Amino acid sequence: MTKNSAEQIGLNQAQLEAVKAPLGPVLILAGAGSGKTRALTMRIVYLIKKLGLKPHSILAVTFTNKAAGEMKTRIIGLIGKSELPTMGTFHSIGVRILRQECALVGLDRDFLIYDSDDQESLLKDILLRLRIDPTKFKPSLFAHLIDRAKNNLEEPDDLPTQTTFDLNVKKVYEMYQTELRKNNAVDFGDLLVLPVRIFQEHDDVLLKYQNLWQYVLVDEYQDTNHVQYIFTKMLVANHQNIFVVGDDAQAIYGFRGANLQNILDFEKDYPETKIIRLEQNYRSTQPILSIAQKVIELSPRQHKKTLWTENEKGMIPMFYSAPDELAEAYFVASKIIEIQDGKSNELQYEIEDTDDTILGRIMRHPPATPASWLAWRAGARSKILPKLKNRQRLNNIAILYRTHAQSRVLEEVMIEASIPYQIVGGLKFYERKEIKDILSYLRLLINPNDLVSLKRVINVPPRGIGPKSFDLLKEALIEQDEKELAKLMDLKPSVKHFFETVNLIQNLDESADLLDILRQVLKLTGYEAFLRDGSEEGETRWENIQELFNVAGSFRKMNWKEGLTKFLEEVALMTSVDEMDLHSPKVTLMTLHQAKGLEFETVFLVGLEEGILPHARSMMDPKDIAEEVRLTYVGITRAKQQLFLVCAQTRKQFGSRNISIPSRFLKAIPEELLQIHEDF
DNA sequence: ACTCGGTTATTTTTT
DNA sequence: ATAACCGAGT
Ligand SMILES: Nc1ncnc2c1ncn2[C@@H]1O[C@H](COP(=O)(O)OP(=O)(O)OP(=O)(O)O)[C@@H](O)[C@H]1O
Repeated sequence: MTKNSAEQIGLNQAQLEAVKAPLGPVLILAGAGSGKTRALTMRIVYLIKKLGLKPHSILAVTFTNKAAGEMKTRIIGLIGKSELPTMGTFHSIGVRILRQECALVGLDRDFLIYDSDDQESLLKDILLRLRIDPTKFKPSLFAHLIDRAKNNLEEPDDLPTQTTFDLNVKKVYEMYQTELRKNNAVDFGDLLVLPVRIFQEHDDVLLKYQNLWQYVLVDEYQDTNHVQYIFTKMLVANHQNIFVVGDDAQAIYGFRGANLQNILDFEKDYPETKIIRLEQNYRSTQPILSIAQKVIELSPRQHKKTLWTENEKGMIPMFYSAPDELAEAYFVASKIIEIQDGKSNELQYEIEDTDDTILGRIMRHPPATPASWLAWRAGARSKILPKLKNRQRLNNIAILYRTHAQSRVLEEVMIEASIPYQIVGGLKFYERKEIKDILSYLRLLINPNDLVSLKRVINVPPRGIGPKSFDLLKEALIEQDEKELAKLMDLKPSVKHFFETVNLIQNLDESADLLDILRQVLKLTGYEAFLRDGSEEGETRWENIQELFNVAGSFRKMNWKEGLTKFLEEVALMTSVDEMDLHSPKVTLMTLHQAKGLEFETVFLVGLEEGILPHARSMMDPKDIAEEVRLTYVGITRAKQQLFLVCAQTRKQFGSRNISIPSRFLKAIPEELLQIHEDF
């Protein structure tokens, strides 16, 4: 096969060694852009074509669903097979197992998946019931602690009981689990924990999956957490056919329990391991790699890795220190325009003396104080930023930042400069209010007693059912008190009507498809009329709902109940990167975390300031700082050809302007590796 | 139960 | 600066 498929997609000697390794444990530990993912993909092809493994006996775990999708496409291109290996994120594989084995953990087959909003809504209720003040101890804090426990495979009983707070956390965790089960729902953590529990308690089930998946591959192994580690370990315990790739310098998910030790101790877990190191980088130019190297040296205890490239020459990465965050955004926009349209006339913001517009007059008389001068300059400049003309291949450009909040100014300036863009994450499509409302209605069709969904929409549109009535209703439902329920419905006919509507849609004919159901929900619940009140905002929201029809369309063929479960599942597991549009010509704005595994011709890394990168909340612990260093390393190594590092000297935060100090990470870069862009 | 005005927290990073 | 939240008045 190497003569055919491996040469269609080139592999170097070291990669080939990994691809053609005998069965048994293999670890590729190598730096950014060295072709780890490519090697993993080709390994799958080799297993199928050369070793004759059945595709379905292979399990490949990727970091996002999108990555799985791309890998599938590539494999189809090479082996042209209709049958493919099982591929997906740990979470999506978890659901698959759980749908199959749900009875073993007391779940119905059509269990719902709660997202963080649902989680917090449930937790808030529990906190109120325990008389814990949710303003002092936020639900999100408990969500985080419970999530952390799950990632470490800890049950409530495994948690500490030292302080009152410890005891509270334990109690909340216990009640939370009870409530989830009562609602026939699971959270993200459960998707990982429950399969492991099933494996631990049912040898026969474990054996079934061990036999099903004869070969297991994991990409981005450095960011696996404890449950994921145990899950993988149990699966391959018999055959030890495990192939993992990763880079300890790119471990950036410590905050959600990822444990770097998993990859570092791999050889201890599997003594027979064949370790492969890849040293040639195929992505970036040498000037970019040199900078990346200098930065990663700030993180102690990284594996030393050689990384070289044949692309000796290339643009020297550019550094610009902007007076403020607006100027930072203008710099990015003007560079994008320069890349796309070529260098335009210099000094565009020189206004002629004869210009007697208001702007012209202001421009000739800058304010006296430095602070307002900055504002003046930024304001003036905004009026003269040229508009982008050539939109081709804009998807080769990315703007990367530490926090979503930074995207705001950048977005405004992109709009001003007519630069098409997409923001990944932030406000995810499926997190928009109107979308979540409709999804809640849809979830009620599967489980009309799902209290979290019920609470969300029972009064949207307004039906005169406030918190008081809802509490009564909730009690009646929990206690299954038919009498109380009937009484309530008599008192509030709108409650009765609500459930009748849900029931009516639920009992729609088998022949109805998901789109019919969606239409009926919008009509019969009055949501459509409520939304389309003639306001412009209402229409925008309505358009979003139309978009929901598009997604739901792909589940039209099945009977609607099955399609609905699948649809809700896909939506719940969708990551923000999955929503990204890779092909249309738009500049991509996203966080450094989301950029993992991706690559772009041109990368702008913005906000290189103390407090942002490294983030203020990561500055206490050296371990956290090291993770920030790796985050920076990930950002830099996304760039193939051009890299811009940008910081601002002042930045508006919470409405007031603060002085920003250039990031300590910049100091690690020798001046000769950068070209400094002087201010205009 | 709703609506308005004042108060408050918000900015890590994600499945 | 802005959105989410809370309490008082309707
Ligand atoms: N042998 C090769 N010859 C030419 N190009 C290659 C080779 N191997 C990989 N590449 C290219 O190099 C780039 C990086 O590859 P890949 O994404 O597999 O690296 P990676 O090690 O997984 O990177 P990261 O650690 O950043 O996720 C891709 O554009 C890929 O197509």
